[in-house]
Amino acid sequence: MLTQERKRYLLQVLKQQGKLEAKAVAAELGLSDDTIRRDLRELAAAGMLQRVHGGALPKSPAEADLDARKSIASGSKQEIGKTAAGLIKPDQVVIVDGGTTAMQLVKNLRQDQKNTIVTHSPTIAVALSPYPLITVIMIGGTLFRHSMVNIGAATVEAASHIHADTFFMGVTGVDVKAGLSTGDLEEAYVKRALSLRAADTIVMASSEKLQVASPYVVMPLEKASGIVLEKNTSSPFKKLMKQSGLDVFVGGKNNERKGHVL
Amino acid sequence: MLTQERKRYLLQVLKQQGKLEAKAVAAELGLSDDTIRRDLRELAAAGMLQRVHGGALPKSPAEADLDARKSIASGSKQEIGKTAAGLIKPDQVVIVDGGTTAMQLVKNLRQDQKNTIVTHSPTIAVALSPYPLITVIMIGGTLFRHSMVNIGAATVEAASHIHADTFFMGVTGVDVKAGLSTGDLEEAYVKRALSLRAADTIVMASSEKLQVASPYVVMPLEKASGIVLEKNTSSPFKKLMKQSGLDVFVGGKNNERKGHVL
DNA sequence: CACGCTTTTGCATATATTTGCACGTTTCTT
DNA sequence: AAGAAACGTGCAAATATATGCAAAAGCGTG
Repeated sequence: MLTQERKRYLLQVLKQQGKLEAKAVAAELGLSDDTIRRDLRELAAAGMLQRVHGGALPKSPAEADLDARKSIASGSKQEIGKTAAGLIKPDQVVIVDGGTTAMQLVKNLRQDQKNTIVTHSPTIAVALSPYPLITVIMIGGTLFRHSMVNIGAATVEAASHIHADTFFMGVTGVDVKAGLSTGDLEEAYVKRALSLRAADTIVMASSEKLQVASPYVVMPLEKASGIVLEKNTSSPFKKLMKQSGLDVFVGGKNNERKGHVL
Repeated sequence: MLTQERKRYLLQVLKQQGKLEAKAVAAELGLSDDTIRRDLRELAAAGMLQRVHGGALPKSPAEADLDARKSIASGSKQEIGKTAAGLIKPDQVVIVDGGTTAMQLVKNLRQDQKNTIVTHSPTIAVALSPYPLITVIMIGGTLFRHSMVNIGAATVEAASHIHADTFFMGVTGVDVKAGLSTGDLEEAYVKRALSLRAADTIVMASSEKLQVASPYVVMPLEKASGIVLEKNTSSPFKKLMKQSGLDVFVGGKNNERKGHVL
């Protein structure tokens, strides 16, 4: 690979991803870290990018073509949201939980996606409004500000009238012993109720949620059908999930569901 | 994640959310609190934000793009919203319709206002979330994008379990002969249902809605208890309203309700 | 093709930065 | 006033960086 070609590639990565990690690119191109660092140093001297410890960033934040709102999410949640969105098949009826990870799922839907999405989060409902082919059904209740979801008896009751294919659930704790857990009792009830209304429940969990037990248990791990994880989740943990009977989905791969009917 | 990238992220959070809690961000990014605190300290030293105990705030309050939308509203709707908000008494349970005028009502609530607000609009629910003392109850249903309100049988059914003091209703047509009307049949049903669940129904109508008949009738004028109008509405029209038995409220005046029990 | 020259690349070493933790202090809450 | 939470500082381990150097590859000239 030519040096100049490589430099152009670096700038392209920067524009496309909004950031660049020297070590990762070096590994990707099969070169030493030093070489990439040298390139970055030179590009920075030429004013083409801003050199930072560990890699580089666009000279001005605005220069990334990323949707500003998308980039506000930590890369990990964005990755999980994208993977989860990819699991939704045309014309399915899915329930989408509240929370930032679920929000990333919404942001990663395709404009031409045709589905019915049920949610008990007004924030998610508002975020869904730009997608013309998606029918949005809201479940009411008492608004719980902390997570911006509706909770309470009314929510559980309203959910009982729904039958969905998949429930995409966010939790704050995923642990083999403690199961799936969250920080609020009412929220746990609602998540459980929603899970019962869907043929499959798929958990979305970024790394900081793993092997953590929150105060209120939603359900044991085995009750879920699958889990979406970050690509770089440790293999032992992925294995644990599989041993609990869950399908494991990570970004990048071709995620064909097997073992469960969608 | 790169250090500088994280700092940009912190600033972005601050701009978008108007505040930042160190601990919450640390958990979200899977880093120690110390690291975030260090970042905030450095950003504060660089004058990029204001450090406060527990997190950070934008350097100048104006820098949050929060209230940006408030100023977009036409003066007339803002005026009507303010007048309507002033009619809400402490601890009342009120139903708030969807739409831009209702949004102005929300924006004009006081931070220390203590009420229960019922709404079938996810947009309104989200807008209400910054008011700590307001209990928000959402009525679910199928999202009708055009007005960002939930409609359909589920909405009407859920409404039937509510008893409120006042319903603040938006309509697209107010006419003595045609009554109160709107542009969508389902929306009309919902408005009617909500009206029946409140002791009083107060209509919010900016000048362009007056003496206009929209396709679907919500109810005759006399069924409403009051109407909020712009200050400079023609006196004959105000008189017509009074003759139909409605209390007329306009901005600036001391709006004491009389003739109807709140 | 041989030769010297330049460029590029990877390595070794020394230096700098980042990060999490421990500990004592300050600030908030009740 | 007491307890909890957040804070700053110093420190050590991990990581990233700059620099000098040498090997390898590319280049032009004769």
